[in-house]
Amino acid sequence: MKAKQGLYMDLARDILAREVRPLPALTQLPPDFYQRTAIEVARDLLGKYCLIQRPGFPQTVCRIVETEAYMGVADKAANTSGGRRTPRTEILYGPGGGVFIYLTYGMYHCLNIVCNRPEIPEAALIRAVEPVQGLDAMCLARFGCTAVEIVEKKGPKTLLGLTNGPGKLCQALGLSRKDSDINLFNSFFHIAEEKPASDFQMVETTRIGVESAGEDALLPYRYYIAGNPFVSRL
DNA sequence: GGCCCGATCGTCT
DNA sequence: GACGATCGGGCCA
Repeated sequence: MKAKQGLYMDLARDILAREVRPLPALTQLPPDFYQRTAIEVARDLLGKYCLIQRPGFPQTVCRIVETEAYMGVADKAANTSGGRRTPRTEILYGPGGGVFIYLTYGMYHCLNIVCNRPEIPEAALIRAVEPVQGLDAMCLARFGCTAVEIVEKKGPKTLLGLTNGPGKLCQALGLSRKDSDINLFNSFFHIAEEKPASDFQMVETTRIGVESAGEDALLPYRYYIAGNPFVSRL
């Protein structure tokens, strides 16, 4: 028990220390990165960086550590299953690089990147990220206090809960369905890669929370960085 | 206009 | 591990 608390404290210290480390050199991903199947995009988004630059606010940066693929019309777990098409899901039918954010369970939001070509409504769900820069801004949005304060009040493990789930990361990044319909090339939200890319092992497994999709719940469309502490579930 | 349900999370046991 | 919160959207009448 005590050893575990120590591990969490070490992790918390590492997360806090990121603030003072320089950012790696980042290059924005081009549109054609997203003009591929959601499976390819979801896998390749692991290790990439989300950058949020709202006018008048400091930049927030985090690294993607867990994703899922939603394969459009044929996928019973997808919002567009069976070709469903409504004003809400219209952006999914647009070109790759769009941003689709929807309200789930009446309380939380899920961030999706539109994939593939127009009329093929595939998407990559971003399920977990790790904070890289702007930690206090994220903590303020999610917990209402600074990182140091939340560690003091609730313990170091709470800091892992900052962005280790789809609803949590939207809250930390201040994203909601009001931001749906933007795209990655003309808005405050970008995704970039680090060169040279960092090395990691990928785990491929079944998606979360899609039991009602029957057989499609068994598809191996969830991907995460092995051993990363911000992955939502093992 | 009404009804049902969810790509989740936090709290409690 | 179990459960309740909470509400917009999709679908049917």
